[in-house]
Amino acid sequence: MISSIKGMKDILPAETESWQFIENTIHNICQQFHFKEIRTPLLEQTSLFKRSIGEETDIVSKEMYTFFDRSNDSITLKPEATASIVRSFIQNHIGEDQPSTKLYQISAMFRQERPQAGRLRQFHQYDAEIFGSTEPSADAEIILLNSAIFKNLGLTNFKLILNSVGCENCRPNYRDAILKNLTSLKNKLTPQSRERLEKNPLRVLDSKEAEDIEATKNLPLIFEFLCDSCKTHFDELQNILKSVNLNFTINNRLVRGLDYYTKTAFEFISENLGSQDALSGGGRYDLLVSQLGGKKTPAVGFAGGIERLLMAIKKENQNLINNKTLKLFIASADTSSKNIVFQNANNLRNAGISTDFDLLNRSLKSQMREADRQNAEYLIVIGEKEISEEKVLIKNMQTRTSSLINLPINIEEINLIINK
RNA sequence: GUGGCCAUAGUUCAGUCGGUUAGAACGCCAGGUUGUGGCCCUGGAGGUCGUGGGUUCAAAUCCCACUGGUCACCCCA
Repeated sequence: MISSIKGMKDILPAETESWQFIENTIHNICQQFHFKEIRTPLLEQTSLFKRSIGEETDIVSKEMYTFFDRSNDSITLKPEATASIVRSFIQNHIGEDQPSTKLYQISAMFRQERPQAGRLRQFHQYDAEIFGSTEPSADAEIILLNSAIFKNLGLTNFKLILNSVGCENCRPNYRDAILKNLTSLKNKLTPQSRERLEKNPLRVLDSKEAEDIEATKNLPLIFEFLCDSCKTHFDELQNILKSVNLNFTINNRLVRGLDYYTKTAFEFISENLGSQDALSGGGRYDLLVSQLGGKKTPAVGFAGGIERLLMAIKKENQNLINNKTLKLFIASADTSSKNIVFQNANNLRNAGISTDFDLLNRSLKSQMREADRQNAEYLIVIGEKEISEEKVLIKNMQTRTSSLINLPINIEEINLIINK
């Protein structure tokens, strides 16, 4: 038997209604916030991700699906959305005819990690980006869009964690200070953190190992090093969030795993997700557009995981998602009526009424059971008698009451019954 | 990449001090007097017990390897 690739799951009919519900909600809320959808390819040149996410990050160094195509070009399945959107933003001159641009996307992503609860190798993210604004209100809008999506999905159990990671002016100073401190503490760190010290010292702060937390507890905080511009930006962002009553906590150790962030970094976490508790994350990346060859353009964005949303929704309220029902099932009482059933079903479907009938030449009893199993709201049985009398009973499966209508079925007449 | 747990019907599982034709529930199919579902009753189909090897007169059961799943670490969405 050929099975799916490890960490890549089929989304089966029983689940697709939930997916559609989540996707529709994201589209609706993004529209309310006036973001426009952008769709970029799943495959990009490998160098795009190396240059944006950072060569030393875990994502690039050990998780990307990278291979050579038949022209011997190195290509990669996108492990995150922002790089592709920035590439498209530059390539298509999206920022040239307007000072600021708001974009969103829903797409599959790929990372070759060991699968576990809430983590797959093909997973799905929704994300949004604002280009062109240095204002804290842009950061706030991204965060509020995120929380609006959660709220409209019925989620209540989520928390916002905020930090500022500084900018090109103040972060180097902080980095030097951390580096100096950590080097003297080197012996107390875990091997992983020692390795990280060389490549990206700030990430040592993010370690969850007890040893590292103990060793680093007295390190200077980023806030002591933020320049005036970063400090003001962070304060204003907090004020905006407070003014709309969005609660948050500040965690000065929040350092995200992608190298391109500047100033604001944030995560939304849920207590219902077990080990993989991040619902979404993002921040400001004022340098990335120019790093990738575009004009210097400030930007802020976030990405969230759809699988994790689904888990969180199920944990909080499994009745949230309604099943779509079948309006009408038409059974045939004898084989000679099959064609009439087919014709009438076809007319009803063309009129927008969801209709089904038997494809297996089964007994009437079996067809009835099928109608019941499919949760059909209404039932019609057509046989020789109905055809000759040009009348047919339509039965409400729940109330078990019937009414007589004309055959062939008249759309206006049946609509009077089924739209009550 | 590292570790824990698991692998028997479509599904959830029982069955292990080794011993006849491997079971249950749910689901599926068909009937229950000739054309009306759900409940109920009766019957039926469906499994080389994850794969390969070993021990034994005898293996779903014991041993080894592999594969797959799952959870956790790491990291992240």
